Amino acid sequence: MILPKAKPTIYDIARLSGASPSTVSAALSGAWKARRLRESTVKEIQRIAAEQGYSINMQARGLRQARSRMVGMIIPLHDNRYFSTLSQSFEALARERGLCPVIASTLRDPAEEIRTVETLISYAVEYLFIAGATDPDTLSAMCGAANLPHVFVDLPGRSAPSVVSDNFRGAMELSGKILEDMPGTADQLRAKAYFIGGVASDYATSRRIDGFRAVFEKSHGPVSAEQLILCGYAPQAAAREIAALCHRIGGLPAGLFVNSLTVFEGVLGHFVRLPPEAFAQSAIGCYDYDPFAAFLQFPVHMVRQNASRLIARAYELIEAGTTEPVLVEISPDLIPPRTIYKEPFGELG
Amino acid sequence: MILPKAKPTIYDIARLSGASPSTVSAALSGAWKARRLRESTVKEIQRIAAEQGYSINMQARGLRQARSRMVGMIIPLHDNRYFSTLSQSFEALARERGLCPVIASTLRDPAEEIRTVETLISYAVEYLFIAGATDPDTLSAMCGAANLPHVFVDLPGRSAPSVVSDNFRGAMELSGKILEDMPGTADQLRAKAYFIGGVASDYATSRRIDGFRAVFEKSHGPVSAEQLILCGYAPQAAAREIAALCHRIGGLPAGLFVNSLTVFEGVLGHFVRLPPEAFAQSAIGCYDYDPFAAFLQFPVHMVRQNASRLIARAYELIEAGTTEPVLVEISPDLIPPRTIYKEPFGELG
DNA sequence: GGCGGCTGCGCAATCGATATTGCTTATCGA
DNA sequence: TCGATAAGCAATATCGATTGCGCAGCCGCC
Repeated sequence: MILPKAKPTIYDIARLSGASPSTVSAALSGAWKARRLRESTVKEIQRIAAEQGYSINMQARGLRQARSRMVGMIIPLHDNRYFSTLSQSFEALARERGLCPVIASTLRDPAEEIRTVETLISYAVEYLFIAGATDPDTLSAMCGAANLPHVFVDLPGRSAPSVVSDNFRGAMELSGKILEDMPGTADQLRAKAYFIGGVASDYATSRRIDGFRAVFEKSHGPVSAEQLILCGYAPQAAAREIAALCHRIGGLPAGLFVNSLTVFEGVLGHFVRLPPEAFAQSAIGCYDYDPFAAFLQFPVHMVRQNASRLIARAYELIEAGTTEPVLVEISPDLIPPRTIYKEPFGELG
Repeated sequence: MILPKAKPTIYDIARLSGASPSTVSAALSGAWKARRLRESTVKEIQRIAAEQGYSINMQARGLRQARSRMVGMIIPLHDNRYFSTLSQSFEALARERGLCPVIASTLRDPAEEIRTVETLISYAVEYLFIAGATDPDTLSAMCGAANLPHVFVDLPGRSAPSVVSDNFRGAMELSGKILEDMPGTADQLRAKAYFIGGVASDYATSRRIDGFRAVFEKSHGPVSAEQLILCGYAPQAAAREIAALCHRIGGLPAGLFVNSLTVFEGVLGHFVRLPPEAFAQSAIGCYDYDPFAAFLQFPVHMVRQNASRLIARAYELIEAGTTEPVLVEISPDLIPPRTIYKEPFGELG
């Protein structure tokens, strides 16, 4: 590495091989059959290119062809089991298609989301997958103006196709399991099931509440507002709220529907202070899955969303050229307590 | 969206504003002061550009400037707490610098690693962060040939700067905690501490074994090969191995050093079949952190690697232009049992 | 009133690839 | 032997931005 000489271009290879740049381009891009180049010419050019360590400049190619061969996805955050599973599937399917995946997290910040979509448009990504955006329609409008095909994942948008988890069904199934396991108790207050976490305006939360309602109204009568503890997703808030609830009703509720893993973390923050026998009087379920959460001091029913199916359907919609706001729902899977290492993404390292 | 008219370019804006393309370029790129454009001209151009929904074509800019404003990182997989935390930090620091982060996972497949590095070189990323590569030196050579500054993270390379976790120190501290908690037992076989998971040729594993040795050789005499169960990272293998061990020595060992979360998952796969009282006779520690793993049926000491410090130091090295293979070690943090929601990345959603 | 300097902007080349068109030579059938 | 085809390649324009250079107008000053 004495000479930091610039990377060779097709012009360099052309000079070295005695061919013209257009011939070199065709030889190296695979278009040489269509251009009727002699195979020996092609082989020679490829030999020289390899020798010189040539690699194509995607910026130049992209500029000329008006396509970047990149696909973008935005997610709220990387550091989350569910979203990182989405990323993993998104990436695998992008690679299958010879596209370069670009995954950006926006920390649920609307301004960051807008900036990120602008950036991805500037880089001319060919499709955009939008997972869990705070403001789908603004983003959709931006994509529309830029003529960028896009699809919503996990949280639906109003003006483009969406593929979401079947939150209603998942919540019904989870609630059903909680109901089955709920101990009978003479205590009126503790006999009910509670839903904790999320925000009412959130699409997923409201669908899940519907599922929760559908099950418990049938068995226990009307679900009161008091049973829905919509304290957001932060562990800290959840810890406070569950502590307050336990104090109010004098112990753990007979049923508890936890709306996300981060909320569950908070709930555990309170549980850690309770004696093990406290849990015997409570049936607990969590929407979302974590192998460790599946093996706590007490049994927990969990729901695992089908990330690879979500992403696969999203690709299908995009590639079919769908632009109308259809809504595809994918059923999640119920995971029995104490189930571990059934990772959705095959072998882990 | 009746006319899918192409996105406007500076030429369109030039026509509409009556200015020349170069003036438009300067006005929109921020270079207008240096080019002594009148502020009123600039404002007018910006107004028209905004009105037309102009957004810059980064492929064209990148081609001309020979820089893409993208930074690349390769990681083994997204769907992993540690690596996704690295991603999150990597991305945040990229954004701070006005760069577009591109994170690719390679599933620990050497061929995929090479293909991915080639791709990133083709897209002209400005720096490359390489985390946990199977073959650092090959990748380093490719970057060298392409004149691409790069840095290794988590797993050191021989021919470029590296920032890694201080595995030796972390393992010593974790081993120290295990030692403190180890119950005395008359049973010779079960009195020892065991190390499970990883592969001997893996850098991190071998450093951690050194740390494990340093502690236990002082207290319990020579560590035998039988105490080091290097069964890779797959949960399945770990489950088999821990079961075999427990069978061989007639119960849980007095101390257990688990080398990664995935291995821990496997270990739990066996533990799930044991009665709760079995754990009283064993002190357990796990290298790596998961909030749920921190709250199991038994106390677990955990180690959390300092992802944001790792990434921050890596950026520093790259930006200082370091190319020599220096090795920077970052101390990880010991997390006491039953510690939850202290996420390294601030507020979670 | 000529000259230097500043202001404000346009011209044209350029980055590295691709796509279109066209120009030579064989090849071939009649 | 001649025109028609086709094979094999080169020339050149182009994608959308940046950038070095240059040019006109104006001001002030000796």
